Amino acid sequence: MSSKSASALKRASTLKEALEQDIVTGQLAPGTRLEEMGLATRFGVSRTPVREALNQLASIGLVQIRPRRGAVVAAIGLKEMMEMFEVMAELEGMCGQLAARRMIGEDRAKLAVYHEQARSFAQTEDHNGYYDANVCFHECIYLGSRNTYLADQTRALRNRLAPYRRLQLLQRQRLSGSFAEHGQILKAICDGDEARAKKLLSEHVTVQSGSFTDFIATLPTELIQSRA
Amino acid sequence: MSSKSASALKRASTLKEALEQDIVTGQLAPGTRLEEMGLATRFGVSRTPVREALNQLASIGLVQIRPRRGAVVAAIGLKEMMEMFEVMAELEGMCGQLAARRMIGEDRAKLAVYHEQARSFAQTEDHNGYYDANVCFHECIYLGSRNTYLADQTRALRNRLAPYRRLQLLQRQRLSGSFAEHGQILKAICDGDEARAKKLLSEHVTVQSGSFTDFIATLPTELIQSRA
DNA sequence: TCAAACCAAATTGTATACAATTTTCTATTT
DNA sequence: AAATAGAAAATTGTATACAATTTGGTTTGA
Repeated sequence: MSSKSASALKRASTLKEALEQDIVTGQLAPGTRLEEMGLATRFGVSRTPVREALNQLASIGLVQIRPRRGAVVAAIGLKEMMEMFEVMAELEGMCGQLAARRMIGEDRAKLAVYHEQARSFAQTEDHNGYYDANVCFHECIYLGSRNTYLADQTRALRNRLAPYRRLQLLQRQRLSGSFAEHGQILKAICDGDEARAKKLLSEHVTVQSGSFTDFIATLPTELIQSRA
Repeated sequence: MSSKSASALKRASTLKEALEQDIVTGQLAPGTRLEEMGLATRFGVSRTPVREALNQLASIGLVQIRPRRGAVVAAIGLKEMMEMFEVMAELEGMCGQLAARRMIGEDRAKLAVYHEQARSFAQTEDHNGYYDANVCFHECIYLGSRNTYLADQTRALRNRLAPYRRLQLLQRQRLSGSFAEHGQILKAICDGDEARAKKLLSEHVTVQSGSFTDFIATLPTELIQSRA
């Protein structure tokens, strides 16, 4: 599945996807230096497509490029992370609201199927399995919003937060809790209850909603070590 | 102010900003072909930084790059435009909600100042002047949200829609209507009425003193084509 | 011993050269 | 005359070469 020592990767877009995968899955930890020549030889290409891939990853936000000082896997500071979660909550909520409004029977059935698949992973405490099923469940809601742009944006932000969310899921043993929330979300969407679907999905994503987020967000930038 | 025939632009980032400006202001209409060699000679650089700039613009969404088939100024299809406005409404609303919650007195005072500046432009029907003042007003709200990431995302989407919004503002009576709405928004924010600020800003973006369908109707047909 | 300055190595940014693919024009055939 | 096939031109994607800046180490001085 991975592309650690893959050799014959010709295209720059392929290279980008390979790197993106390594970053999202955490194989390339935040802060890791990405040296152009090293990546070039490792993938068997020249620096040109490497630079292109790095630029594209930088535009997504997965890589940080400081002029004349090289590229590193983007490390998200505390303040920025809270900000991103705050936006993520709103976008996920919006997806849920629109999905509750616009999903057809077929979509709802599919969502229910994904939910059932997740159940077994939750029961067996299979974190990796649940992670994938979780992705499918949310992806289904994205598509259900019938707004491709919104789906793309939400998915991009989710991917960017993925390395940290993965930690969160492992750390907190949130599987059963997450699954229960999914059940409520599924019901709200099937009931067509827009407001409830929005609220539930918002809270589902938010780390700790309310006062703590507000507190972090109002802190001056200098007080929180962001990115070096 | 423009950089139509600028000569000594050395850096790729500068080049990107120049092109972005030309696209956002409409000097480069959607659909325009962006030939690498042409831009290179026009800006007095080689193809390498041009490609880099085009990639960056593509990542923002202002340019569309089809493999082996060149780059064009992104033309947004009708469906996608509606989707983007739907998201824009949510993001602007969120900015307003957070601004109402988190702005300090100084911020509110500044917002009021920008509003007053816009008044004169609205009265004299100075469309370009009002456009700039409008940008300042909204930018002030973005910053007032105390969420840099949200501000960046909202600003990016606004810029991407800018070529189309500019046409929208040219319509008669749009100015005074927009200004009146700004007044209500200002009051809601100063009152700390989060829900109202959110709702007003959402609607301000969506309908903006008129119906969305009116806006669509005023667009030149070339701009609405769905992408090939 | 520590610090500052300078030189060397490494790395990034840009230019040019080459390869591969697309586009366009021409010529031939029906 | 229209259409299709083929070749030439143009354009994009990649590799390499060069320039400029940063980084790291070494040396010299107090």
